[in-house]
Amino acid sequence: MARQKSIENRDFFSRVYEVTKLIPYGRITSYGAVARYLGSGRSARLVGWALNSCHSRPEFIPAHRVVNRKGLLTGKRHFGNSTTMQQLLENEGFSVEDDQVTDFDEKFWDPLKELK
DNA sequence: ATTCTGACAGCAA
DNA sequence: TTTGCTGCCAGAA
Repeated sequence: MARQKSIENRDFFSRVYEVTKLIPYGRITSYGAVARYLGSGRSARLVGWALNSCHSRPEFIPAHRVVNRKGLLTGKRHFGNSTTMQQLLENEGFSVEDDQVTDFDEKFWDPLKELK
């Protein structure tokens, strides 16, 4: 029997990557939302920690579409330059101001609702 | 094996 | 109101 039914079988890190990759272009989500989708709503830190290892992944992880609850680009410093993340977001149509996505509430993408 | 950290989130003062 | 502390889970040293 194929055990690879869904991301639930994968490791926590892989799950984060899977969900992150599922984020549509032009959309954005928060660490907490992803954490809740994974089952542990309070493990938002793990999401960030997992994305920290996304650099070790051969695939591209749109980690720039994942920001904190306030829409703040808390992880921009992990993109090499502090402006890379903002540039990527603006390139997708987001309005970033002072390291914060002003359209966060408008373009918020909740995996719980979209992927339920 | 134990301890600390970490791209968050929620609650308390 | 803002600021700070704790809790959460998993990986790395």
